[in-house]
Amino acid sequence: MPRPRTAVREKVLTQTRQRLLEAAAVEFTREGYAGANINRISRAAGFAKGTIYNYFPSKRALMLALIDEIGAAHTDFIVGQVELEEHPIQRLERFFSAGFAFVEDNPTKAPLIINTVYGPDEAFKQRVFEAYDRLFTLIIQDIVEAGVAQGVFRAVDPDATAALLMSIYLGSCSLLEPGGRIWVTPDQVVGFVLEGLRQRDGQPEDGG
Amino acid sequence: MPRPRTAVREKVLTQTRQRLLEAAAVEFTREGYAGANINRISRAAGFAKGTIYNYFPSKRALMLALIDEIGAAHTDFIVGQVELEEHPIQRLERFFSAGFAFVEDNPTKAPLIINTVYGPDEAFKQRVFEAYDRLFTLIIQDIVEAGVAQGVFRAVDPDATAALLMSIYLGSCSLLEPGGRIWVTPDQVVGFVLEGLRQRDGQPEDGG
Amino acid sequence: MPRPRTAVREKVLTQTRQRLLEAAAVEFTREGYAGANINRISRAAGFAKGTIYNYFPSKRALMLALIDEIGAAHTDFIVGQVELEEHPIQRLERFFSAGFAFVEDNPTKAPLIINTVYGPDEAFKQRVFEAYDRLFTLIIQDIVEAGVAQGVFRAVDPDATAALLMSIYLGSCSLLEPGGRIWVTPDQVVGFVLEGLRQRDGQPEDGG
Amino acid sequence: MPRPRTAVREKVLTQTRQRLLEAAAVEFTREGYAGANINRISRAAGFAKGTIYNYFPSKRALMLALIDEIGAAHTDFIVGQVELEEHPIQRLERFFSAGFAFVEDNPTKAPLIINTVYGPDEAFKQRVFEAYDRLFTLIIQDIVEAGVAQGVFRAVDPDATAALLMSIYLGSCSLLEPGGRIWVTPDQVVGFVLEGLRQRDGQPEDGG
DNA sequence: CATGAATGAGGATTCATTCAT
DNA sequence: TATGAATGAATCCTCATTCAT
Repeated sequence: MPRPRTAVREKVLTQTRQRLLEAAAVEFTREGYAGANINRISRAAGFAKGTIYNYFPSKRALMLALIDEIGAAHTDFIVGQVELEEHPIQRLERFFSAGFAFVEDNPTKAPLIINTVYGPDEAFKQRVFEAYDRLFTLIIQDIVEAGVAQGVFRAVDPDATAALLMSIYLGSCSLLEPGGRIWVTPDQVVGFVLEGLRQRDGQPEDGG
Repeated sequence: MPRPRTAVREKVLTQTRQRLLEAAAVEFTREGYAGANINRISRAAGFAKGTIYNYFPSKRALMLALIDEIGAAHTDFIVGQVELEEHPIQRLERFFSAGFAFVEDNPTKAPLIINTVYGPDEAFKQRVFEAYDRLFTLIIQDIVEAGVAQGVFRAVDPDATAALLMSIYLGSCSLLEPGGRIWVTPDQVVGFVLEGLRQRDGQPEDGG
Repeated sequence: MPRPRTAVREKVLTQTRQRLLEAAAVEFTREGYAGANINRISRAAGFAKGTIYNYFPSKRALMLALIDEIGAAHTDFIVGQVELEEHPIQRLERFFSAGFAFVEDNPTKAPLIINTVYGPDEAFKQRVFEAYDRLFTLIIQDIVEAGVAQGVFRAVDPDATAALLMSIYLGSCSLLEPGGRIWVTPDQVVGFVLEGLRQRDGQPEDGG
Repeated sequence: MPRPRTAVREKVLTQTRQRLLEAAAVEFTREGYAGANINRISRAAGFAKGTIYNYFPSKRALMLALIDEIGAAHTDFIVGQVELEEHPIQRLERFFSAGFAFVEDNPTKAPLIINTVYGPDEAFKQRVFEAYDRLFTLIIQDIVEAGVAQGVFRAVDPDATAALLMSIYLGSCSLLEPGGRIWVTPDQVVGFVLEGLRQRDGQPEDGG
């Protein structure tokens, strides 16, 4: 009969799980889901290959757990930063600056999400949308709708605009440093986006 | 000694190759490169599994050929459409409308490029950039720089802007119909982008 | 109904067959039977890959035909040279000198026979023995038995001695130039063998 | 973190490896390297097909390991036997008798070496020479050179003679039982060879 | 819980052979 | 007769997963 787990035991378990997830993020990012190697992940985390199956029932489950984990951290961070501001424009700036900061600080996690969103597996894609649901809600309600309501943004369609902002965000992230071209800086993106959203004079147009 | 190929024979060869490429686009798009199955491609094209190796020396070579083929068709089409216009704003509209039209008409080809650009394989990514080089040049020189020179666009950075336009284009394409959400229409994207680029009054700002 | 073949037609056929056999010898020698590539053979001979099947019904049949062809040429040459001599010792010298000459003049044919004799395929081995039957008979009857009868050789066992002579011959051939070691010259081999065979004084021993 | 391997575990590993090598020897001997089937080897050893790749990274590596293993065993055995004797002539007799005994006791291992030496793959051949280096040294120094120095052998060239002895040994081995002919016995070979080497009277000739 | 040997389905690739032209 | 596109069996190898220790 299993002894009650001590706090220490619990902590070791959590640490092991975390190390496995970190290693998985690196591997999945570098090789893609199909190309990733479960044994390599386990060994990179410092364990034998069987260990990973004590924590995740399959490669697929590991991937889903990783999406959840990254989505939660990513969303937590951006939401926390955005909520420090009140004004929609500053919230928008925070969205991008925090978003870029997260990407720079988590060089293996964010790309994995991007690969997944633009990748072939619909179930994974769906899971990403679920994991980023709070972030979508934030953008739609607390940035775009708020901005429109306060008259600082044009009367854009909130859902479509949120989608566009996310895709600009993801696109910008993935274009940070490809094969030698000159790419975008966060500031340029924010400037560009604000130009597209800002209400001017008195003529409200529509458009995404 | 090889007899000269007849025109008929030549045509059959080209057709077979084309059917294989079409089937490959479908498979690579649905499964991703690593998940794609070469034998399935050949059979889907109506041939035995060995046939594909009479046309492409390896799975990798097939993928590269496919990137080249799609890139050329995609670029040809958009460049041809854009060059029908003179004015930078109309060219920009053409870029997006032609771009979206191509995606809608080639539902397996464009997604493959997007997966590849955002995917893990650097060599494939590089090949995409090469295959789309003419398109980048067109955007930079014949749309953005021309627009800035004529004073219809703000004094944006041409390279960064081109990159941003491409990533908005790709992002929009891949968001056309994901898992049930309401997404962007081409018109919204064009409207949004034009808002971001258009020169107003007399205050030229910079920003991408 | 087939027209009677003209002499010209016949000659072209023979030439084609011969070129295919030459190319096959090169390929089989360089790659071994299992590793050899039928298409490569046909192309090396200057034909398309299908052509070879107009002359040989299978890869295996090609190999057997090649063994026959090489065996006949090899045997013809050595037998012809040996029969120029009368004395058993000089016949023995001729056997080795002609044998080595044939190997040097046919750098792809002789090694193929050696590979086959020491290789795994019993049917091929059997075919070699059949193709070299006349040569065995020559050694046994016209060299060893003759020498013993004339009292110039010890009373060795003819069959065993012939086998030993053949294996020394084949072994020597294959050791002509391996990976840098110093190897045997024909003269050394002949000298050695004669020492082993020659009758001395008056004490006849037996032994192969 | 890996636990220290227990002795039992270690032993199982070694046994499995050994069984795989045995099965590989049988298969490679019967089919030749190119014709051998890795899956068949693994199954013949009593394992699933994947198991062999836990021990050898490729078919080629398996072959090389097998050459090393056979070469070491073969050399150990013959060297051990030869060193029991002092006199060059008795050492020579031991070389052949031990050599033939090894071949008879290892009916799949020795033929594999012979196939390899006479086969098309230069890298394998090279590996054989490395694996038999100690045996060559033994023959050259402790048999031939010793015999010449003590005046019991003619003043032959040591390297060439060693090569010839090896090729006689290998040739004899492979001729033990072909397709029904009467072949050599070890005694006959030794007798023959000694006739070729022995110093007589006082007239030293040279020759291999 | 950690380990790693064993498993076997799956997939890329090769190539002897066929056959319509 | 020569051709070479098409075929598909065969094979090497990978790797997610299981399970006894």
